[in-house]
Amino acid sequence: MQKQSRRERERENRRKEILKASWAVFSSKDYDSATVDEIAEMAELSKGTLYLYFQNKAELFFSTFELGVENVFSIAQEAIKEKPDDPIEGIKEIMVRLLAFFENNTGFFKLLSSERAHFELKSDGGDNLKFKNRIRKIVIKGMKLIEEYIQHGIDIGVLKDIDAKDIAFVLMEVIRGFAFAIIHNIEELRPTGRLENVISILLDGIRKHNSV
Amino acid sequence: MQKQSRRERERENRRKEILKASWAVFSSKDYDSATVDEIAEMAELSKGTLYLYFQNKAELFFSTFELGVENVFSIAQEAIKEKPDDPIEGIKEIMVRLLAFFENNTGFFKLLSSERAHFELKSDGGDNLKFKNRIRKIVIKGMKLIEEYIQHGIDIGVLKDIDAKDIAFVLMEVIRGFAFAIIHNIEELRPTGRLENVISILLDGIRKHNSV
Amino acid sequence: MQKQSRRERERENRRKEILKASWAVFSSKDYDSATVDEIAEMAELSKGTLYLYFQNKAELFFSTFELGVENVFSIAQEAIKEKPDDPIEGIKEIMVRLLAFFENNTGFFKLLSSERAHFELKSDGGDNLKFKNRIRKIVIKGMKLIEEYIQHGIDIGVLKDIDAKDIAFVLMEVIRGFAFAIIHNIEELRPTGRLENVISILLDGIRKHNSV
Amino acid sequence: MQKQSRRERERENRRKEILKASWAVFSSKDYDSATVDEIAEMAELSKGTLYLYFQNKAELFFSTFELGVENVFSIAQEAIKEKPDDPIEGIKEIMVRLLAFFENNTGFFKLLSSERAHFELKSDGGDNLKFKNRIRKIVIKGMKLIEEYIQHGIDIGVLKDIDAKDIAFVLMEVIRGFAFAIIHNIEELRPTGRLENVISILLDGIRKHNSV
DNA sequence: AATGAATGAGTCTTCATTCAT
DNA sequence: GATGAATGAAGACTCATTCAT
Repeated sequence: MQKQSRRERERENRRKEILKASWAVFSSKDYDSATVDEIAEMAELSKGTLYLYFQNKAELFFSTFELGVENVFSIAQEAIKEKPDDPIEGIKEIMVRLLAFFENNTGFFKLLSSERAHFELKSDGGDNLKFKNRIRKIVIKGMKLIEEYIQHGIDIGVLKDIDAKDIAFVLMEVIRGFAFAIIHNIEELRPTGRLENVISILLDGIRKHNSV
Repeated sequence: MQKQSRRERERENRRKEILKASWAVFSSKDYDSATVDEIAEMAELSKGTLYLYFQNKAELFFSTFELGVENVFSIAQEAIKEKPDDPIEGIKEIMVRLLAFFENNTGFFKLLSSERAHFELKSDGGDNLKFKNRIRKIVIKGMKLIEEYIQHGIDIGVLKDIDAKDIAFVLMEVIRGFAFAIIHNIEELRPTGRLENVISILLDGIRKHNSV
Repeated sequence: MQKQSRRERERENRRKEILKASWAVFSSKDYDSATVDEIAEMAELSKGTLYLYFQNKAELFFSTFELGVENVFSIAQEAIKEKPDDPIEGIKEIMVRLLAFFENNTGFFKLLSSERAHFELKSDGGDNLKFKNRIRKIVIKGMKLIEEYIQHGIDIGVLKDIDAKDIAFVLMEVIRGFAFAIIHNIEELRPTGRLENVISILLDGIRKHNSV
Repeated sequence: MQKQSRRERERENRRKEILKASWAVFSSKDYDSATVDEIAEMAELSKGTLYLYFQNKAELFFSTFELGVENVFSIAQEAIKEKPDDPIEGIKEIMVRLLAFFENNTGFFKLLSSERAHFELKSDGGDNLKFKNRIRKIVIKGMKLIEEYIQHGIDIGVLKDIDAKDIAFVLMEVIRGFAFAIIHNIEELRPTGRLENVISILLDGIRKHNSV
């Protein structure tokens, strides 16, 4: 048993090495443009070996993607842990950290943005579906985490009593959009770059209340 | 002149027919998964004929994409025209109309979401770059339109005095995100579906002002 | 009849215009790389019109080729006419003139050198064969002309009594080879460039040494 | 090391097998008419495999061509070795052997004759250029060999003191032309077929007449 | 367990030729 | 006679996956 356990650990390590290479490659190009050869070369392994750890290119892709999604939510989780009872500051913290992560992993961000990534890859009803469901679960779990944090903010009277799921959703979309603008760096489209503006829009809205 | 004019009109019509087929195909699958053969078949033309109207698959793709982007902004423009001096209602109108458009063109929405679509397709520095710039211009022009509308709202004292570009940006991202959630119809992730909630978040923010 | 004759003349002129364009195009690229479109464009005619004058690309090619071969032999003929009774000088003249022609028409020379040109183009036993036979006749007639000139030289005791056909043959091959070397201008392979050397090799081989 | 050596040997053998098929196909038709599929079929390998050994069709072609050129010169070299100090007989030997080679490889001879083969194939400035330079070097080296042999003949007083490069050049051209005539077997154009005549033309041109 | 040689299906693109106007 | 839009066959090349060693 001890021996098998060591074998498993080795197998796990090898898998991680491959995923690292896979991350690098899929972050640098399309799913179709990326080749298994390239990943094998980057992992300093033969192509055949990759197939001992992943059944095919799609699993390689989804596992990489999964890893990234896990990262995203664990970053959010850390931010939350730091400000468990101050959702306003906690939300700011989530935004700042995730934007930093995306800026440091622009390739992965593009991957994440890609429609293909989002549950579209040839839904052959077969294995892809299995992979997608795995990712779906991670996303759901992650979103629930944020939702609960928002709900806590509502409960303690810091946030407005709007459906927490809707708020969580808008929060993540705004982050995603902001990262997109920064990363693609389109001068004319880019928000002013002041994260504060975006945060303030989210927190206080855009409508002017004359009566206040 | 009359004759040439007819020929030109015919050419233009043919082009539109092809674009229609192209729209249908690219809306149903990836750039790489879509084949020129399929587009030709759908257009009920021979493959060779397509190449008389578009220099290659990439131009076919970008022209289709361009068309869609133009549609998006012209829809926004119409909404604005309807409520020139009531930005609050106008913004709601933009959201409602664009969401309807995306729901009726889910394929195109996916296309639009895809990162590849956004300026990434193998930047060969050659023709692709040319196409991208064409699209970039359309997007910039469209965003400016919305920005000016927002600015007008600020000027007449209906909207808060936050940078208009930032507001326009958040607005579009929220719409994009909302459409995404609806279209992918992920039960657990989907916002409650009440557009009002999202609109209200955008308009009034999520922070509760106790003092009010 | 008069009218038809004019029509025929016009047709002939048009044919020549096309052949001129064809010459230019086939001189600048391979048979396969050259396109009918390109010839049509150069002739400032529509593609369809070309097919009214030549049944297909092959005929276009062979007719062009034929024209060139005729030129080659008519140049030789002119040289001969100038020195009817001095084959030594006449041979020099042929060499000088042909080399000049090839240097001024390097494209055509390459065409001529090409194996395809030499009776190889997909001997489909059909029309190509017909074209080839037309060219073959021209070549035979041209070579006979030179042969007779050589024979005359033998008869008047200026040239050695070797089979005139063999001499004519070697003469033309040496010219061809020399032109090749000049045109491809390969420093290390190029003969010294002194035509005199080559001429002297040839002549001293065929000139009768009376004193011996 | 032993193992790697075996692998390398196997690779080399496979390459040779492919080249053999390539030789057969390119000898039977144009560059453009020949298809990679056909070569693969003849080699009894899949198309993909060919691409493991040659980067593209052009390399396949040039490598085949290169092989043939090497053959030509190694045949000349053998002839020279046999008669190191008798250039007259040596030259005859070269002629006889090369003509035999060409008659046994008429397809390759046509290939060799083709202008395209000679440095013309779409000079894309890229890889083709590289291939061409490789061939150029072989030709230059081969010609130098013959040139030196001729020079030796001059030095020992058997051949006239004409530039050795010019003589070597004429020699090869005459062989080429003779082979051409034989292979294309054009009754009316064919030299009498008596090699002796051609040899004598050449020799009496270059043989020093001591008595004169 | 690891390798990497071999496979062959899949797709864009070109272009000679035709024919309705 | 002239046009040029339409056709569709043909071919180079790529790459995920397998399997004998």
